[in-house]
Amino acid sequence: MNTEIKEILKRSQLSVTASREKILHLFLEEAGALAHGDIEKKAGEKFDRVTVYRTLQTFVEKGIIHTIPTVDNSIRYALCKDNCADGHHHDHHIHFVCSHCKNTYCLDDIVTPEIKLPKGYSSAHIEVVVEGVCKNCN
Amino acid sequence: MNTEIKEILKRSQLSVTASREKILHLFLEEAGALAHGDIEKKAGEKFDRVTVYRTLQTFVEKGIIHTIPTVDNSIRYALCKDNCADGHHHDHHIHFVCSHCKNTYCLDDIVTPEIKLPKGYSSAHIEVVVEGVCKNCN
DNA sequence: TTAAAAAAGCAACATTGTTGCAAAATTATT
DNA sequence: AATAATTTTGCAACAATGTTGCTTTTTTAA
Repeated sequence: MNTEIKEILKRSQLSVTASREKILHLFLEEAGALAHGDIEKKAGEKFDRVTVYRTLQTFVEKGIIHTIPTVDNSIRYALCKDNCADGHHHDHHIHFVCSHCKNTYCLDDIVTPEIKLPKGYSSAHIEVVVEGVCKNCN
Repeated sequence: MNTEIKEILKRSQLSVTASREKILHLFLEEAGALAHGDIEKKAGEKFDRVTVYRTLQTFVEKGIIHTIPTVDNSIRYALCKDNCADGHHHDHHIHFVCSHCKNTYCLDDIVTPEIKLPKGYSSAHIEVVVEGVCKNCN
């Protein structure tokens, strides 16, 4: 399969396997974020559910993908644009959920704003999720 | 039980039942947000799981509580400070998740910032979740 | 090519959430 | 205050989602 994919895996010190290649490929060709279920469907039911779970977990740990908070109960994953150090995602972009097409996008160029917290609170990380209508649906 | 609780329920045109009183009571005495599981435990296993699910759903619809997005896969609920119209939550505060005590708080006085979106995107709602260390743990 | 290490697949299980329906409780009506 | 109508509860059964241990297979290193 694609050489780029193999390189991403090797750079993260992961052995190159069919499922990892396939799943990473799905993220690379997909503009939006993917939930576990999406991946199972798109992968063409080749892989065991457990393998998908473990692969996603590994990718998050290695900083290849990151999770996106949602109001409904589905974890969504998207590619990290820059390489994140193992487990330390230094992405500070915001996320956009389209209420029409239901896709979730990373808006990589929009940086999370600073938030003034009340006294006594210290901030380590800020997540911003904007809901609305996306470019394609507008 | 408490008269305030009965009034909140009646104001929302809900019949007053033991489970609704109990669950609403839990929210009123709890500073932070509650997940479905928390409620089942704190309620003293008196109520059926299904009843808890349905009660939470009803409370959200009636604008008594609102959901909070999380990075992990747990929906959390918190009281709406002002009365929200049925299904239309007009809260614009941010949420704070303490990485130490794991509690989630509504910071009612901190309003969500404006976000400049790329061309073609329109925003309907903004969610901000800050992760850090809270007042009590600092 | 072979040995060691890592990952995949399988089975079984745990948790979480949903639906339909009968029994019980609440509310509205007389 | 008693009854009828409505709503809610609890139960059972099910569906979806996520987890764990272990064996087989694949990948990597020697």
